[in-house]
Amino acid sequence: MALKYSRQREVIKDFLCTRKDHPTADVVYMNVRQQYPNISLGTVYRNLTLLSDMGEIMRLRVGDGVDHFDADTSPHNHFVCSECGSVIDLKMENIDYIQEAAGKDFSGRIDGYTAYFYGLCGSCCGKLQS
Amino acid sequence: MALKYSRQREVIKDFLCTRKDHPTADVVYMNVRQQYPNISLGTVYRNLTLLSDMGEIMRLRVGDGVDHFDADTSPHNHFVCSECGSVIDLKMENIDYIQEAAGKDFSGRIDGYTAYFYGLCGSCCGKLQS
DNA sequence: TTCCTTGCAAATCGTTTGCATAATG
DNA sequence: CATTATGCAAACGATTTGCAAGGAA
Repeated sequence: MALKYSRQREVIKDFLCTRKDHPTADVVYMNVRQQYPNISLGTVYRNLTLLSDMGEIMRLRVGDGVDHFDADTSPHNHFVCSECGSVIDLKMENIDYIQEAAGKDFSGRIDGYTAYFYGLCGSCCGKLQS
Repeated sequence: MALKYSRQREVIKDFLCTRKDHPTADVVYMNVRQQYPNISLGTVYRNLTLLSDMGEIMRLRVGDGVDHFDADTSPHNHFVCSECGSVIDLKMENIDYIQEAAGKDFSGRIDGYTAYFYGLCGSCCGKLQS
């Protein structure tokens, strides 16, 4: 299963790199179709899966039932707005220590973790001042 | 929308209380059907949703695409085995401090978080000694 | 020419929902 | 009696997959 070049994959990756709002597969599809009208949704899914398996992008399961994708693979955490659903990067101190904490009284091997924070984003917070 | 008693709901809740392995809706259905053969999958889903909305149980979206349910609503974290998929309670120190950390440089309001740890469970860890 | 990738459509999977009937308060 | 809950089956939304045709090495 040697990897071959594909224009579609390149366009998908490029699009994802321009966005920092963690789009879903469908949003990727809608946008990529503007530069590449014939692309199919299946191809988008296949390449998003391929890219995340290769570690070039990240798949985020934030708990809203839809996968989000992130071209920024550097370690960072995410916030999900309970009101508007937007997924936002958090600038915060490193919390990798929680992985140590989890491993202390555990018989298996802990390789990683995901932490998602919930609440109201800045914009929704303002609108809800009733 | 006043809540009325339902035998089915009671049986579902009772079953969930006997398990500490965080079963999926389907597993709940399979098991509850042994005591209550006519129950439907839809009813199981409806009641699991109802119970978790009431805060009597927790819905866990561990990232495997299937919802898991937990009768233990006390704050604790979970581990998911990448090999066998089992979901295990973690006995670890409180890490709520990460919520403070996340809020420090954030303009919205953070109400909570979920943290899932990944790796190999004790059992799979042993089996994979190649 | 080999075999990876695509487009398309059909299939799958978990979950939700509409509706007529049954059970609760 | 008013209203909520059920069983059943159909509907749904996100994602995956089979297949024949197209494109890269």
